[in-house]
Amino acid sequence: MPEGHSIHRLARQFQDVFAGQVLDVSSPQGRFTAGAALLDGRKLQEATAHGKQLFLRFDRGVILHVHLGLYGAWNFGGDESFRGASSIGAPRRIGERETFSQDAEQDAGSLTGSYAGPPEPVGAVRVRLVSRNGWADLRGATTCAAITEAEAATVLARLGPDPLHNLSGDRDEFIRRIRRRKTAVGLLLMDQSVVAGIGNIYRAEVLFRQAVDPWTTGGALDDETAGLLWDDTVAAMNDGVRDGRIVTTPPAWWNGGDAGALDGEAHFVYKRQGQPCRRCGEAVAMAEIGARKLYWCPGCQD
DNA sequence: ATATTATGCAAAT
DNA sequence: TTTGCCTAATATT
Repeated sequence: MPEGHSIHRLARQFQDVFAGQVLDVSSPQGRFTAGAALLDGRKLQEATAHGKQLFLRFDRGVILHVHLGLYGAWNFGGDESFRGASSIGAPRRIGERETFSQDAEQDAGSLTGSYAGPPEPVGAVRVRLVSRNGWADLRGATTCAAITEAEAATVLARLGPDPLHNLSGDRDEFIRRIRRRKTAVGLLLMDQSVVAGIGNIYRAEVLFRQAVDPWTTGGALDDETAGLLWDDTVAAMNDGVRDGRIVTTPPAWWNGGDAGALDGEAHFVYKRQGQPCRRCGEAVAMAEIGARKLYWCPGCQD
C-alpha cells in the first residue's frame, strides 16, 4: 500500500541489486507465466519509477510494468552484497514491505557470504526474479505486465508530473493542471493525471501543512498557493524516500523528539478524525470522497 | 482466534 | 458503479 516514495525506493533497490545482470524470471503462482517467459534470461538494464508505477527495462526492449495497488508487495532476499544495497535490509518500517521478509532475514542471517538460492515460494508469488546474488518476489499487485517501450510511453503520457523527479517545468505544469479544474483540490491531489505519486496520506498531510481547505476547487487556487502545494509535496515525499516511511510532523511534535519512538505522532490529520488538531485543538474531520477517506482540520484549513 | 481495514488501480459490469 | 487483487496490519471477539 505504497505511495510514490516507496516505489522510488524500490526502483533504487532494483537498480542497485539487479541492474546489469541476467535474471531468471518465473511465475510460481502461474498467473504471469507467459510474461515471465518473455523476460526470462534477459539482462535488466534499468529500473525507474514515475509516481506509483515501476518499470524494469530488460534488454531487447521488454519492460516489466508493475503497480502494487492497495496491497501489493515486493520481498527480497540474498547474500551480503545484495543485502547491503540501498535501502534493502533497512529496519522494517510501518507501511513498507519492500524489505526482507522474516524468513529471508533468517535465511540471510545464517549465510556466510554465500547465497544458497531462493526459498520455496510461499503464497501467491506472481513474479520471482532471481540473480546469482539474490531474489525478489512480487505478490498481490494490481498491474503486472510485460510491455513494450511504446506501451510504457502510453502509461507515462497519462500521468502528471512526479514531485520526486521535480524536473524543470514540472512545478508550472502542476499549477496549470490544478488551476484548469473545477474539482476539489482534495480530489485533484489524488488524481494521478494531475500529479503522480501522491496517495491518501500525503494528500491529507500536505493540504494541512499548507493550510489549504481540501474542498477548495483547483480553479479557485492562486498560482502562489498551488506552487507552495507543489513545493511542500516535493519536500515531504523526499523525506519519505529518505526515511522509508511517511512522517509529516516535525520533531518538535514528537514526544521525546525521537523519530524511532514516535507512535501516532507521525501525522497531523491522517486517521485522526475526532481527535484534537495538533495546531488549533479543533476536532479533525473526516469525509468519504471518491471512495477514500479524506481527513482535514476545519479550524486550520479554511 | 477471527474480522475488518486499507498508503489504489484496472478490468468488468 | 462494482469487483478483483488475495497481503498484512489493526481491530474486535
